Amino acid sequence: MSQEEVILPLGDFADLDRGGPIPLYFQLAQKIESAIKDGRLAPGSRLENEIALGNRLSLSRPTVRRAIQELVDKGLLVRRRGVGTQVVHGQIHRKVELTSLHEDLSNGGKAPSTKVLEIKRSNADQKIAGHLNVKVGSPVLMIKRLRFADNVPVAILENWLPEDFVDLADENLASHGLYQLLKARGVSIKVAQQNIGARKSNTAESEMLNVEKGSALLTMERTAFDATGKAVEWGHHCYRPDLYSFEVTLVEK
Amino acid sequence: MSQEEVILPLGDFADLDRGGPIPLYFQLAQKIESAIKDGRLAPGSRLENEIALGNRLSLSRPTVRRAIQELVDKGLLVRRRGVGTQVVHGQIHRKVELTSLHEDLSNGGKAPSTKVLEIKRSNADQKIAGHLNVKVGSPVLMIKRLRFADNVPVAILENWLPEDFVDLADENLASHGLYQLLKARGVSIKVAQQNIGARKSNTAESEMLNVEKGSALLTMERTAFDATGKAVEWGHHCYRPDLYSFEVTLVEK
DNA sequence: GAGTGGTCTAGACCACGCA
DNA sequence: GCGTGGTCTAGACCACTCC
Repeated sequence: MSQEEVILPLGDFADLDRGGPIPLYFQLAQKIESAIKDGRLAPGSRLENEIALGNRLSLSRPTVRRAIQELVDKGLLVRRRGVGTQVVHGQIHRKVELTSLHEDLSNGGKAPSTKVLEIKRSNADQKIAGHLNVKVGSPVLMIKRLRFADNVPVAILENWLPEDFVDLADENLASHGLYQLLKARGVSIKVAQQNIGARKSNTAESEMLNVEKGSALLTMERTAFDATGKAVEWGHHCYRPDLYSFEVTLVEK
Repeated sequence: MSQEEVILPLGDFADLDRGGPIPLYFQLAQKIESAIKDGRLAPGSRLENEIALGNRLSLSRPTVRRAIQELVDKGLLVRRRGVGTQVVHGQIHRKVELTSLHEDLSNGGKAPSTKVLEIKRSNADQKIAGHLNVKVGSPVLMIKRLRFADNVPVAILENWLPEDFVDLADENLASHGLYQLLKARGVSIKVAQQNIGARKSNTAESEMLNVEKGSALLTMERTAFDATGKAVEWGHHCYRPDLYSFEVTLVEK
């Protein structure tokens, strides 16, 4: 048996909420995803084809396709023309998302907390102005924070925000993530460009992160853009690599 | 003028190759992308709406939507219901792709070369078997390479491949990337899960990478899957952080 | 040749943001 | 109220893979 056996996702895909606010393709994608995660769809098994699945659920083919495409984009499924759709082998990691460190830690079962080290209103120098796409000299807010997970220092976060946010209240920063605060002001991050690297820690960093001087740090630089495409945040962070790493899932298009 | 001006992508979008093998949505996406990159579509400017664009090019709306969605996924455009589609501010980095280090260096204008340090056929221990999703004791191939860019050592690469590839010829590895060799055998990587971290270098690594002992290294662990969802490669790499870093673009869905 | 996913059309209705 | 993107339908033809 060189061919993987064909397993059909049976039964309970029929209960779709057609009137509700949740898109049908999304509901279907969730159902298939949970079937994969709890083993009802085994790694390597083939899915029912798009048309049959659509007929069975009374969905049009584009809707079924879109549901499947979501999972292909997440790296859970693989499709081949003329062959079919299969579940990817190997245990599935959590998907890549645009999250802040604050959320990452919460989701990981750690209790995040934050100490605001510095918060300063100033004017953009050339570097900051370039990253935020604002004029040199325009007002910006600099925030420097130390992030803890279960009371252990994990990361030093330095962020700059443009003019619109220079009045961000520092007391909120201690209890909420930066992205949470921005969201509360109606700003949601849509796109972020990150660059991940490494370097040695200096004296100050070593003390703050409670590591030896000269130990390796994981670093990240990021520019984040809102729904209008404007840069709303630029920052560089450094992390204790024994406590934090970046997970990425890549999908060939 | 609080509102960004509306700029329409003019003229030269009309020359679509309808009979050819390149999908229409892809051709349109490329045209829009190049218009963004060379400045004909300014950052922050609004695109023509989907329907008008479709009419003008004699394309159906789903086709136009798909072209735009490609660019949204790449982080070049941002869409808002009820408002429109806008170009993201800020200079555009290259998109994230599933590439090997070999290609990365080539694309970056560096000349990649490789020294094969070790190549060994053995049997999977528990760790390797787990990563590759094969039985403990099944044949695997271990490859250890040193990768140079312009004759400067950049990375140490250690990879394990399952049974099907234990006969990979080592002479090819010196001149080609691993993914190139796999592709030549009809295996294309579709999904990869990576974990990026940092740590200090040990003595052997320091000598090979020509850095001080105990300096910071950027590390990456990866499992790669082919079109059938099978794991075809697991490896851990370490990079000189002054010569290499990871770029990632994240898009909120 | 049969079966699969890949692309494309031409409509429809809805939800949201804004004036 | 109007214009936008978001979702959905019901078809069609094609390209590729496998037998």
